[in-house]
Amino acid sequence: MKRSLENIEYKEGTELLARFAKALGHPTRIAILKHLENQSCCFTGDLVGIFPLAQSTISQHLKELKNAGLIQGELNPPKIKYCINKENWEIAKKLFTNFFE
Amino acid sequence: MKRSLENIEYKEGTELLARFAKALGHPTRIAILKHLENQSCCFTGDLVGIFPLAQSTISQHLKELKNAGLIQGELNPPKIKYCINKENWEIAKKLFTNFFE
DNA sequence: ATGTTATATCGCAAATATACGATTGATGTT
DNA sequence: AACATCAATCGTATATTTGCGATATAACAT
Repeated sequence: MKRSLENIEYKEGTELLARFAKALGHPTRIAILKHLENQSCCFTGDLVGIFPLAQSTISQHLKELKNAGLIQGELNPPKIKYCINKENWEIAKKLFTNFFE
Repeated sequence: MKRSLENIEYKEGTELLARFAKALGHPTRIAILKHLENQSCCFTGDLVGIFPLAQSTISQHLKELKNAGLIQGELNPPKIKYCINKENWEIAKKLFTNFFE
């Protein structure tokens, strides 16, 4: 992405909302989050079984959701249990709710 | 984006939500929409004045918002007046609200 | 120590996204 | 008709995303 001479400054809420939205901007990631909302938690392996995607691809989607702060991983050896990050989930919820008024 | 042999089928709401989210996944587009919410409507030129981005870049962002159905353009020669697409805005609002419970 | 299991990361290819300047197109004015 | 104005599109460069298979890592079991 080519950028202007310097990065544009947006309000903090704008940047944050865009970051959350970007993480939600792929149907697989929406589906993963919906699954997590139902199940409350799940393992990477569960998702690999659900979606016709390679394990590495699922792992990458989980990484992005984690980077955006929407989920968090708990060690549960030898598996890793992923759950919604409730704190940030609330923040995202508020930002979107506010945005749509 | 390389794809599996065939495209994955998601529920309609999932695809739609992802499409809206993707459109919201850039701070400039969030800022444009916020501006439209305040002003109710505006011209491309107004935005070119507000953001330190080329006219063509703004136009491209508007195109994406239009493709996602979030805004619509009215002819108002020689300008084009952009407004929120209220019908789809409501749909997006409901999808996001539902998603976050 | 070796093996098993579950997940993450690497390296690659292809597709998309972001940005720009230049050009085109559409409309109204002289 | 010629010109001015505004916005869209084209062509291009670069960055990021998406996907895969292969490999690495981490933890437990044998």
